[in-house]
Amino acid sequence: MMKKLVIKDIAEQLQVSKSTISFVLNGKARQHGISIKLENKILKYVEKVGYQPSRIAVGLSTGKSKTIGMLVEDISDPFFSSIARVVERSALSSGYRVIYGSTENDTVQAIDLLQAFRNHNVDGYIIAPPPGTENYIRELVADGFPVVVFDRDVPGLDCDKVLIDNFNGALQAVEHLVDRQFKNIAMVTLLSKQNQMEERANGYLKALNDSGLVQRIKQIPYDLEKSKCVEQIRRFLAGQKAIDAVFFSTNYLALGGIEAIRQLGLQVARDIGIVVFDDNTNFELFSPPISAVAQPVKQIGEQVTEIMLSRLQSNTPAAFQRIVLKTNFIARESTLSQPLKANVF
Amino acid sequence: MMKKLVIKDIAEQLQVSKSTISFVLNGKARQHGISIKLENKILKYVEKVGYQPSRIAVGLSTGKSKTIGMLVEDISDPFFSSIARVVERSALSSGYRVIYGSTENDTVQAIDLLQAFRNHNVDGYIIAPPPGTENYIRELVADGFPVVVFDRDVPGLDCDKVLIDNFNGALQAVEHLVDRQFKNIAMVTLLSKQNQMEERANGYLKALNDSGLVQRIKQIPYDLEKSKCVEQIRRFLAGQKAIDAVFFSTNYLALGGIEAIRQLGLQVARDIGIVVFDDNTNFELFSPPISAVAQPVKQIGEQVTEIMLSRLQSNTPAAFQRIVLKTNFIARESTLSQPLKANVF
DNA sequence: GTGAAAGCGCTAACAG
DNA sequence: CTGTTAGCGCTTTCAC
Repeated sequence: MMKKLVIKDIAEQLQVSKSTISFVLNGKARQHGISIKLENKILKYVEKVGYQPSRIAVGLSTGKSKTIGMLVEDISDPFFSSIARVVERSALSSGYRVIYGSTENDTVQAIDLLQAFRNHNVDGYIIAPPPGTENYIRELVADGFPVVVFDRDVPGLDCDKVLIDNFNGALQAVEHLVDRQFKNIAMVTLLSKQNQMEERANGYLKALNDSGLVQRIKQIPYDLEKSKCVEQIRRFLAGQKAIDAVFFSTNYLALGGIEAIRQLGLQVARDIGIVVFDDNTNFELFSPPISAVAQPVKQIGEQVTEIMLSRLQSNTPAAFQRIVLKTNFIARESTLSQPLKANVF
Repeated sequence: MMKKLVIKDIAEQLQVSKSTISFVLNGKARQHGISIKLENKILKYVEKVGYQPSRIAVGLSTGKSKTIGMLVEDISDPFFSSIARVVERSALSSGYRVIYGSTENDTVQAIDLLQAFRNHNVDGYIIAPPPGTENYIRELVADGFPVVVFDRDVPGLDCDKVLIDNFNGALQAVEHLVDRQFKNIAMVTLLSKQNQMEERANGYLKALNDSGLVQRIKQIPYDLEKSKCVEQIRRFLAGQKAIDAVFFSTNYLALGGIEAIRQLGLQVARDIGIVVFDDNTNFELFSPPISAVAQPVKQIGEQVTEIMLSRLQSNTPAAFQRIVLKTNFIARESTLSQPLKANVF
């Protein structure tokens, strides 16, 4: 077990004091009038022996951990993991690490994680906020931490936000169904008060209102296991034979819905049109390819990190930003209204 | 800005010393003969004011950070993010956090991350090792850190390992193609010396050898952008008209391959059979559904964490484990050998 | 039974 | 220009 080098070792080897090393390493040689010669000597030696300061000691001493805490709903969800990836990469290039936590949309878990982050002295928080976390987040903001909320808005919470235009994304998707001559358009969504789901529902309602069609919304509880979810959708569709198209508010629900449609012996597109909010699952390779509302994952990640890093690096408290990114609707074959020709790729 | 409570505050409020608090909080009240009464009083007060020790200070003082560093190839890859999720969950229940890093299979990035982990004083390492990291990992092991390698073996590296049976997984998949009467079976894989890819290739070669068929392997460079990758596969297929089936060694390659097949105006199953190693992408919903070798993601995650936690919690250095998990072959319609009927779900 | 004090590895006043 | 020193918040030895 090779003993890890510490600053004291370096100081002894080089016959200088710890602080001199520290100054040099933190680029403060100049303001402390350390000779270029000594500086180079130190730099060279440190490089040679591969010394790296213990982040944990630096953290204790400075109060800064150079890490960002990121709270997502589920890191195994492609939507979140893609964003996480973008954040990780850009943060790293500014010397920040990211620690993640999956909330499963649960208040208690989320708050536990946020407390854990806090005990780890994270410098900033990137949060897809589960319900019930408003107050804790507000505290974080009040205590002066940079907080960037994304994916879902929390009305009344004052901090930086990177959101997408759920209302118009949904509106556009449902209008597309209307354009394609579907007459009985249902929506399958989560049983949730979360802002982004409500906005998607509002978009749906608006589109149907505008065209005078009947509205039917089926809400599925959040933590239902997959098979139950499929069953609920199947029952819903079976009970409402008139439905000729469905707007799914999430990717996950759509996967369950497609399964349900299969179980009913129906075929997507030929028997029922479908369109999905969120395009992260190879929908273009499905049979038929599924029309979807694509969220700008990369942009979300970049914006989030950009705001976070700028807060972290400047201490001038700029006004909070609220960025709303546009979605991108992609029409594919799942929303053709007439019987579809054999479509095997 | 509400000042965070520290142990000193508690001590002052309660008129006892810091160490007493510390003992109680760490369940060492008994061995230090602290009265139950005092203990309860402290516990109650701590609970009431919501005091939580600074992990970073605890870390500095104990040398333990209660965090595990996890190195994956790409956290946005469903295979890795699913495993990460499992690890996160089980680690958390034992009080460990996980910090991730994506290596992009790059030696330098991987080592940088590992060093960063080390500076963060992580207590253990879970690693999907990129090429060229053997020595660094070996150092970690030599320095007494628990290290669990997964997904790919590094022959000659002595540490805990959780692997899957790539050879037999591939063998089975290709034998399936042979059974289905395909005669010109190609393999598309990564240009890589990594053990798991070689094993998959060996499985392919064995299956073809056993049945006396001609072997053709196309290797694609790792970091090619998607469109180039598609192009290379397209050219390969176009140049070898006789090919009637393809075994893709990764999920990602298969997605490119399906695109390439489309571009050539061919149809999967009808014109060309395909089977894929790794089943993480809703292949059952594709058109036609794609036959695949499923990796036991959940088991991998659980095994990895179990080994890690047992190392972390016991100091008796048990012998290294090498666990090899079986894959699960799923035959779907992409490997029917005769022309397929119209298949729209 | 309890508390003072040293120390984990680093930073940053401050003194010289 | 450089070094001494006092913390950061906690753990743990050892003396009372």
